[in-house]
Amino acid sequence: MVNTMLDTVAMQELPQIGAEPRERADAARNREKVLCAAARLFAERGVELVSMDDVAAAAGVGKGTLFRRFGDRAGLARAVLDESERAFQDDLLRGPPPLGPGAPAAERIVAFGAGVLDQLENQHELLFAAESGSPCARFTHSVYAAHRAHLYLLLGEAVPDADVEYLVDVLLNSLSADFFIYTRHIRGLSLAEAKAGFAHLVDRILDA
Amino acid sequence: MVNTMLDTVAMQELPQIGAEPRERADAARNREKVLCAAARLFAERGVELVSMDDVAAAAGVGKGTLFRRFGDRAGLARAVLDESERAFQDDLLRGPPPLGPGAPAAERIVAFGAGVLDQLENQHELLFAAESGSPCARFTHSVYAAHRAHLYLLLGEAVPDADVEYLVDVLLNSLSADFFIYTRHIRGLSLAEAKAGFAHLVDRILDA
DNA sequence: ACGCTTATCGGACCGTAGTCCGCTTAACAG
DNA sequence: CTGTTAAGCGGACTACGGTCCGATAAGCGT
Repeated sequence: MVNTMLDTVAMQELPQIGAEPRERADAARNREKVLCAAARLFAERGVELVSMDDVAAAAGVGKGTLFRRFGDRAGLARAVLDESERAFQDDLLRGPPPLGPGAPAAERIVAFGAGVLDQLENQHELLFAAESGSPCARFTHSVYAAHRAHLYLLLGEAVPDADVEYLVDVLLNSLSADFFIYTRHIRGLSLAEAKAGFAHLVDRILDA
Repeated sequence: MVNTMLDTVAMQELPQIGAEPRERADAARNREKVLCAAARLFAERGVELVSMDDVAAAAGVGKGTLFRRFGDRAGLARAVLDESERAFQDDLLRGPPPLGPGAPAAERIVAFGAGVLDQLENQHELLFAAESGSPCARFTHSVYAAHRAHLYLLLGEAVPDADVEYLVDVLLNSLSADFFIYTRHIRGLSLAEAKAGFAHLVDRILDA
């Protein structure tokens, strides 16, 4: 099983009733060493050129440890991204409008898209790695669930009568790393054009 | 290089000027053996459970031959799908409406989506394999280009003023194997509901 | 029919993701 | 401080996708 972001949160911060028994000291130390080494290697060589063996070696831990804690390559990528994703979700819930509360739903949706596209612009390799792996990997993790819940509320507010469930997934699908890399590097759109495209899509969907 | 559908057509049917020198007899025989064995194994065990070694062994050819002719796993999947895809594209160009010419653009787009979703319903494993591999693999092959060109014309007809380029890619992205498997098997939609969702999306995009 | 050229063949080989299991050592009770 | 227990460790191992290159034989000109 993969050690997701939420698991980590639960394990570290929430003293639950029959909860997990606290992380051992060496485990915590190794987790930190791995995340550190991974971030450094990814930055140095690019994500694609770093193998799991490389990470294990650079962190000075065994391969077994690496996979035990992060499940697979995608899980490691998610763990490395965890912090910035957490900050983003915080902005969504408590930041200034239009990303945070206080702006009309339509504007918040567009701002959300722009925010995700900004993340992709800077970290598309890592985000792609995080979404790769088993079929539909990207849909089955907490980040997707959180983004989905966010857009679901906003879209339900903006177009109460529509098939909101499906439309939310379509919108998120147009913000996938895969699609981003295609539009940006194969189609050759600029970041601004990608944002404009998404905004235009949202307009079309909302104004119907 | 991958032996795409279009390459095959060119090699077999179009006597070009400085063209490829015709396929050798043993090569043709082996190609047939491989496609046959692959189709059988995929049907028997499911695509995921068949390795390239399995296919090579079952076809009685070496691994090198397999990879030389089909490039990679995705290429093999595409080759196996080639025939049905060709039939589909023929329906798009010359079949009865609303899939073929003669219906309003909006209806043809919806029919196109339904057609793709039907293919996915029956062959999603193979289609997923065909779209996997390198990042953005699905966008860089002739099938995507053909579908893109088709939708581009129709959408340009239906909404001449819009950002048709981007919208076409969004529509195709909602017809990816990945997204299909998610909606169908994780979200739990029926095939009819998936078709309805796509139709609804098209309505919203066109009616804006 | 025969040899020459060259595309094609096939399997040994490589690097990588992911698994397994015997050993180590942190945590805790007494 | 010491003994017990089980979580954690690590590296050998497997399976798979993909590459390489010497061997083979198809096609062709004569």
